[in-house]
Amino acid sequence: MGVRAQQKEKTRRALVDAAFNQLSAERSFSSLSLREVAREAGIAPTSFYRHFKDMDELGLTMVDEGGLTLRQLMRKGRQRAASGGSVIRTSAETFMEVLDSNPNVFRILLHERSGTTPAFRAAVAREIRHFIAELAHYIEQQADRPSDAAWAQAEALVTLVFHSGAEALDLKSSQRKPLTERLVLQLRMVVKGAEGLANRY
Amino acid sequence: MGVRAQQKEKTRRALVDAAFNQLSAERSFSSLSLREVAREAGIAPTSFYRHFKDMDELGLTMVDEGGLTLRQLMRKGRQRAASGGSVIRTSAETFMEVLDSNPNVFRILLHERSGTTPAFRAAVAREIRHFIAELAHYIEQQADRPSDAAWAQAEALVTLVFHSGAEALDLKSSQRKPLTERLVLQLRMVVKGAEGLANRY
DNA sequence: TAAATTAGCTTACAACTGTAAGCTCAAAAT
DNA sequence: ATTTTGAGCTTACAGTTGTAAGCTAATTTA
Repeated sequence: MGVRAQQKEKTRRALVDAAFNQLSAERSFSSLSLREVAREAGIAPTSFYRHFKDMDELGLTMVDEGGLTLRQLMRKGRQRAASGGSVIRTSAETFMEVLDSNPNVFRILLHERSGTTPAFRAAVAREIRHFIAELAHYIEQQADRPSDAAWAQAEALVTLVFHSGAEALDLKSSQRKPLTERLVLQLRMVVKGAEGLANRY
Repeated sequence: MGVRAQQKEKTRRALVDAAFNQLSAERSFSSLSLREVAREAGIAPTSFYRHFKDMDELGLTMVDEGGLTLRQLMRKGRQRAASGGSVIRTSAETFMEVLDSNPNVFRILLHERSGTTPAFRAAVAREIRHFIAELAHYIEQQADRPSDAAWAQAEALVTLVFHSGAEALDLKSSQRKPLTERLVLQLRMVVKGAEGLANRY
């Protein structure tokens, strides 16, 4: 890669990072202006267009990148569970740790899931579907369940995890223990109930 | 009430209604400007301040009003269930009907739940807590469950219902049947699982 | 070596925002 | 009958936004 392409890539990253860094509980992606992001990245507003067609394109890049990051981290967590310990508990705790270290990655997914841009909602939905698919696959194999039931179960589990994640974002990490316990209990309900329904019919 | 107070109330309603009407899948409350709302309500921008301190105050009014409306509709639905039929199925179907007739009432709750204004998030959380409390109370009585387990269960149920509601918003009402069926299945998992966990210990 | 490409810049503009100041005039209070 | 109140208006201003036009200078290509 030439000197020029290298510098361009560096600036592009600066833009993505600038946008991620400006996210917070009080600041969503859609509330960021092109000029703010450019300012934070240290370039002129109009130079932004050398990298992205518009803010939407930047945002979609972030959603994709965020979804990938999150899945990688969760996969690492599942490896930890494989080497001993409850899958449910380990997964719940892993997720909370991810929140702690990458809050803004989760924030953009959470917020844009119910955002106003159809393209964003679709992108987030796709990322979440990846989550569900991985989990549904695991359930199908592990519990030998028909695939539609496995999907419904996986979706319920992911929904509950995301919801607790959203609540956890508003708390200091020291306050998250009871929330995690309640989440574990809710996940157990779903798993136990899915077993019950599968065995009865 | 005097003529004057009557007219004022009328304009206030016009503002609230204007704001509700401007909501859509592509337009969240926080993306509305004061001037837009005033325009739609047929008053001058500066006259807005005769009724609300700022847009946040209008938004909080809408959240309160929306939460109330939603709970009233759901209560009506529960009465229908009392006179025969599965509670789970009837509740799920009622919720979908509410979505159909009052999409924007649900939209503001859904969107501001993960929005950027702390006051909004708190207000929505409070409304949802009302939902959960009503349901937890029902479960405690009906199934004689300890109150913390009943709460966790109720929260899980409400979480799943809201999530399906969010997905349903993006669909035409004719496309919502399978989604409702999946929701019913997920709710059954939770109920069944909660039973299982309660009986085992 | 000469020409072409391009990342980033400066300047500029029209559109929109929230809101301050102050007027009008009908209803309410005295 | 007179005064006070207040909902709604017009005008005005400063700030921010996205983005168009065109320049510069350094890398890349021919």
